[in-house]
Amino acid sequence: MPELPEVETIKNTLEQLVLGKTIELVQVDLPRIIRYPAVEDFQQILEGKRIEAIIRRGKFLLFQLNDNWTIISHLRMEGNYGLFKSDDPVAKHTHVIFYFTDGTQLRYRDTRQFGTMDLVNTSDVANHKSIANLGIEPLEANFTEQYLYDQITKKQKSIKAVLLDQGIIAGIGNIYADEILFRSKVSPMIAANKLSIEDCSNICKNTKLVLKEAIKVGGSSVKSYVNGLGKMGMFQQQLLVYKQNGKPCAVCGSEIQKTRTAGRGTHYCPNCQK
DNA sequence: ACGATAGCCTGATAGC
DNA sequence: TGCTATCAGGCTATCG
Repeated sequence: MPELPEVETIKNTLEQLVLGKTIELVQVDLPRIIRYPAVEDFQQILEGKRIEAIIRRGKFLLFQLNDNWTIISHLRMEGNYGLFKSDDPVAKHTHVIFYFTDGTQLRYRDTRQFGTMDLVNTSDVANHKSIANLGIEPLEANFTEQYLYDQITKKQKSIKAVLLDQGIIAGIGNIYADEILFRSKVSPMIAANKLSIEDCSNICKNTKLVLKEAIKVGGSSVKSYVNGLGKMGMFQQQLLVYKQNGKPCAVCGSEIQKTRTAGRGTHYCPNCQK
């Protein structure tokens, strides 16, 4: 499930693979992936366009092309990109293929078919609904304990729901939310407005720490995730609570519990996280 | 206005 | 063994 560290890793690998390449043709086998514009327009506009930059914003991947065009791509749960040669066998669940003029192909695979692509003018990206509503980047300097504290004072919902809210912080998903809260010794179920500024300080610090460390090792491969080069991440080895239910807590030895919070499977140590 | 929840979808796994 | 039910989760739409 690509979250910020996984999308960042995919961005970094794709930069090496497709920057500067020119699209000759786009094949779309599952039209629902292309949200906007109509598939035929999507294909026609992209013909002859060159990939000039790849940017990550939250969990979104932005392919910046010449002529003021940008593909806004969201991988959702299992979306993935890989560069292939023309005679490489096409993997199951490949839905979109970008054929480049040099004979290579960027293939988009997505088992669950939840991913989306929008083709919009680059100058309109910041105002695009899905991008405009995003909160701040957790690794930027403006994500501070004070920012978090200001946000949570107004919120009745759980701190876990706050961390998952892309309109507050962009990029955290279910895995890293659980890991951040464990390391911060904060219960995922606690109402956000009950937290102190010290709690916010811990959460802020651990958010940056966990995300940076995960990026360093190429993300977490819990299910299907691989980077643009087909390589798995390694952070799943450092997960202390996610999918660790039934196992002893690394800090106190109590049994890690699993429950449901904010509509998500939530893993925590009942002894360490109050 | 806000928070909670269903639905989208396939594959892995649990349960009978 | 083989079938069915459940779960996984990011986001949007819809409900209360």
